[in-house]
Amino acid sequence: MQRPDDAKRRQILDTAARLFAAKPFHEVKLDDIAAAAKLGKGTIYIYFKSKDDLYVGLILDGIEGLLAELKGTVEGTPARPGAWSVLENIVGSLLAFGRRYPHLYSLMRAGVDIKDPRLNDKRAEVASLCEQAIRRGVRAGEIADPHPALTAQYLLSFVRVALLYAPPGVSEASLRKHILRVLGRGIRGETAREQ
Amino acid sequence: MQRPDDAKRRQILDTAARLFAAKPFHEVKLDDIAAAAKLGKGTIYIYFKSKDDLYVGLILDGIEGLLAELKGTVEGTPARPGAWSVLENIVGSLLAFGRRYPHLYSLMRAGVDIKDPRLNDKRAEVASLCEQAIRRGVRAGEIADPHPALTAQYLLSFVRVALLYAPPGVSEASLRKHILRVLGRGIRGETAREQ
Amino acid sequence: MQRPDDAKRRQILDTAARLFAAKPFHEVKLDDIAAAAKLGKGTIYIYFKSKDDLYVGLILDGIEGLLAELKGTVEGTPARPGAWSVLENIVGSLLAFGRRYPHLYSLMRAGVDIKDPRLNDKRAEVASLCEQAIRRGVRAGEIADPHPALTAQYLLSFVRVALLYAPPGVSEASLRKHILRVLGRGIRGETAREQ
Amino acid sequence: MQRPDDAKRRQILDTAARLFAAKPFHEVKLDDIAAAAKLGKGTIYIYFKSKDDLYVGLILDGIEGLLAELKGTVEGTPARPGAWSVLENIVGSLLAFGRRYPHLYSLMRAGVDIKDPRLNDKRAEVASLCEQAIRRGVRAGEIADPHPALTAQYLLSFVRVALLYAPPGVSEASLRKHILRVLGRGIRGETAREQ
DNA sequence: AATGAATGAGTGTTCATTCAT
DNA sequence: CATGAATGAACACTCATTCAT
Repeated sequence: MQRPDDAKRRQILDTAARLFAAKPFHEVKLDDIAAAAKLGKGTIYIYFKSKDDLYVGLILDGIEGLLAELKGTVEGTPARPGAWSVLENIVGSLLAFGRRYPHLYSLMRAGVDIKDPRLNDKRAEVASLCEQAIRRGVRAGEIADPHPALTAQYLLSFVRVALLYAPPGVSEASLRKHILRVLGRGIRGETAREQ
Repeated sequence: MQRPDDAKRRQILDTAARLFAAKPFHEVKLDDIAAAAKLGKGTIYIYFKSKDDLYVGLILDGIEGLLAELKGTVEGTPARPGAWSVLENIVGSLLAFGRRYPHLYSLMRAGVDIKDPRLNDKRAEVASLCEQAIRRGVRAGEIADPHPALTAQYLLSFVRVALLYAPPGVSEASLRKHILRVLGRGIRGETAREQ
Repeated sequence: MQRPDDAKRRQILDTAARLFAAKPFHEVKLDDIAAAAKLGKGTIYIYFKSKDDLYVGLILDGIEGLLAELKGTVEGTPARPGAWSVLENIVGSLLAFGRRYPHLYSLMRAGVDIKDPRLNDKRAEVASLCEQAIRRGVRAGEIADPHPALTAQYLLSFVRVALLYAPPGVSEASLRKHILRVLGRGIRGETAREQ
Repeated sequence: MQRPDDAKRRQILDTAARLFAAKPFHEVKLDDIAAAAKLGKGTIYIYFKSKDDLYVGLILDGIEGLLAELKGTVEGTPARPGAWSVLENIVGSLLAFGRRYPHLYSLMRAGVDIKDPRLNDKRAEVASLCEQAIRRGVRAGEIADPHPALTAQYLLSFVRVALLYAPPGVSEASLRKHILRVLGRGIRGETAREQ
């Protein structure tokens, strides 16, 4: 609880996140949000310029949180064990974040709906962070990848796919292992031994 | 002005595909489609029950085309060279299809929007086809993958991401090579040699 | 079966009568009529200028039939027994007609919907016929009524009400008796003895 | 622009009554009502769920008003002068109400259109009130009527017809007299004396 | 004459946004 | 600041009518 201002803003943001996660943008009415947040409809317009703005704010908020976590992960990983372990931690963070805020993670994918430049910037920042990690490995001779930018996007999308399509029971650790495995050595080769 | 179905249905479908690719569903007005197709608005309602139905029909049509192409690819691949070459051809087909009908390919991704069961069924069929190809490789000892279903989804998203994020100049062949490379042996390991 | 022309016209009229009796004007679609009549929609426009025209033609047809029957009744009633027996026969004819073509009778009431002058003319003719019968009785000293025109309308509406509200089992003869009783001597007075 | 319901609802209802009286349901556009009521079109949807609902509400309102008036009349009539004077007062009330709200009175007639159960219930209530009055007279030996329910409907239609077909100049009192005369002693018999 | 595919004006309804209180 | 009643532009869908075949 911060200034009443900020508390109310959070309240709106949280409610909206919940609703936008359940239904697509155009099926969530402002009346719904106001009612669910137990606020007057007009109040929302005090904190957000428009429905679009609320939506963008929501995702921006999410990405910023993810970005902060991700930066922490990257910086917190000792340089020694090599670039690969950074990627391992990134995938772990992405998965953890996606599990914690499932709607946010799926909401922040490049959608066709809202095209706010701020969104694209932040999304690019996340992708760039992954890309840098890959490039570091390439420079260290630890990773071989002719298109790190593209691979960074693969990575992000793997996480999304894993969150979306993994059977309910599968553990986060298991998903992480699978993504890193495919990303790390591909699926071609000797018979599977693990898992 | 005579026999129904045939050409007119295609005309509507094609026009709608073009418009839905450019703008999200709710920004495409039926008047737009009718005008672009040079047809009366009512005519569309002869061929489709509703705007939603048109949209679903559109994607369904796309997936069915892809499915047919994919089946042809799989069946047309000689068993000899092994399972991997089937996957190679699948990726090639997906990419070719995605390049030819970019809107269709992106439209058919699992979205939150349309909840027509036929869509999910068809999508599942495509994924299943990929999954089977992977499983065949696993049985042959040629491929090692503990989660073929998940990997099949990665495969699909590989192509989507490649289409979406590849710099404009990159050739289809080059994308195919990159995808297959990552899928095949991952990015960890010796220094890149090609491209 | 007359000329093929006329047969088809009848076919349309009969089908329309059936449908318009079941639903109000605006809920009966021309497609329905065409389908029910097993004719092309365009064919209806060969025989009728518009939907309104069909509707008016329908009711006009009905009223004309009723009018013919009514005239026959009036002329067929010997002058001797007096004016009251003419009224008795008129009510009998109206009830019989209403029972035979229930939709037509209710359709021909002064509705708010279509205001074709031909309709009003015919309706006025029917009312006038009743009015004349009353006036004849007044002249003969057999009937006492300061407003024969109004009473004629009461009579017509009594028949409509009787058709609409009588419990299903009640016989036509019984309805006729009741209407004539109320109209003839009112309901004030000694205890009822009959029926 | 503040508290809802009250005045605004009435304002809409009154405007709608006026318009629906002038044209049939399907020729009255919601835009017309909104414009005539000097309200935004959306405002109407705050107070009524749909155009149909407004229409039904309108008639329901009317019938309820009539019902209240009628009950007052019946209860306010001293038992002494007998049942007939109750009927006299009922006819007077119906005529007065019909004259004051001509559209309402004609709107509430049993039509084929609206099939809201509430409407039929209320209509039945009005009819039942008349029927009871007749039955009371029958029990008192003051009235002779084998079908009070049907006669009650005649009563209602008397008033409707009188309102619809009476020449413009005729006074309410004169209509009342005529109706009661016909209802009371019928038109058969001695020469007219009055009017 | 007969048909039914094509048409598009017309309309009920929704919902983001505003603003008087 | 907070509210929620008021607003009206926007839009999907219908259906009487036309007209090419």
